[in-house]
Amino acid sequence: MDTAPERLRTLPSWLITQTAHHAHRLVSEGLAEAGARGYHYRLLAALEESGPASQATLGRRSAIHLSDLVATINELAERGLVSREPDPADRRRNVVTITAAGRRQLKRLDKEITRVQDDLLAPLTAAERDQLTALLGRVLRHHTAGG
Amino acid sequence: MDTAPERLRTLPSWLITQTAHHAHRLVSEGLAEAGARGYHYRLLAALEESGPASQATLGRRSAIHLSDLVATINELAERGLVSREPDPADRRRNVVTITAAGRRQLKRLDKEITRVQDDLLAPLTAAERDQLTALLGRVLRHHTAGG
DNA sequence: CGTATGTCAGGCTAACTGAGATGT
DNA sequence: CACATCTCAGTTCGCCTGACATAC
Repeated sequence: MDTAPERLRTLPSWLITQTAHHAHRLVSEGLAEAGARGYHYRLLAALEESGPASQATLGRRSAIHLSDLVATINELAERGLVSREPDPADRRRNVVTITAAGRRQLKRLDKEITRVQDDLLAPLTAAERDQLTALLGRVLRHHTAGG
Repeated sequence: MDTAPERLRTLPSWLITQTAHHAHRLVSEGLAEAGARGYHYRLLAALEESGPASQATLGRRSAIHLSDLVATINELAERGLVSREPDPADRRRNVVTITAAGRRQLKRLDKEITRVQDDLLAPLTAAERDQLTALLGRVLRHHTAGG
């Protein structure tokens, strides 16, 4: 079907971006089952792992831009999954906290995400999945850390 | 800097999409040096490898949506890199052909793309790059072919 | 004063959807 | 008639920029 041009077939950048596209699609569909999307998962995960925080701190911890964070928190707050309250110690800040409902939602999302990994990597053995994870991890670290 | 939530650090879908983001950025920058973007490269490559074709056929061969193809061909035609002419045998169709200038441009883009792979995979040895390519290739084929 | 924080408006690439006009 | 082809308008997601008011 998709007979991509020959020179792309073994081109790493092509393989990575195309595979990412499938990964993104599967993840989005999985999260959508629970009425969520990527930013929701990332934000809830950051909140549960490191506790309540200001939006600026959350932006750093979840790798979500501050401007997008505003909308994301709005959406989660509407559903009662997080609460946003002014910080009495620094009136510039909001303190964002995950609620009990937020934790329950996060658990559902975790399950979906785990299931999706299996679909995504279906053709690989467990050892191969580890290999792929290790290789990508090194590439990613190279581009996010030192440079 | 980007202290992503712990559960993402080894999550394949996360590693793939984040790495893809860097790949995409590097490729875009590389192609931009020659005034091109991803769709231009893919379309020129498809044309050079498989010859003149209708837009519908090209869409299948370059994995570009028909609606995006229209704009892409407009851009390439403006620059004289492809020509678009009505097919006398089937008046619904346009026959799109790569020009000599298009071939020269494609060569430049090929060089840029090759250079970029090196930046992208900098931390990996040649053997590791092959490993990564093989693993991703299998995953991608699984999701584009059978399912 | 300079800096940090939160908000809003908007742009961008790649991928996609839907509708319609034209021709086979 | 059903179907293929091309075009156009508009949407989505994630990422990003710039501007601004407020508070430290």
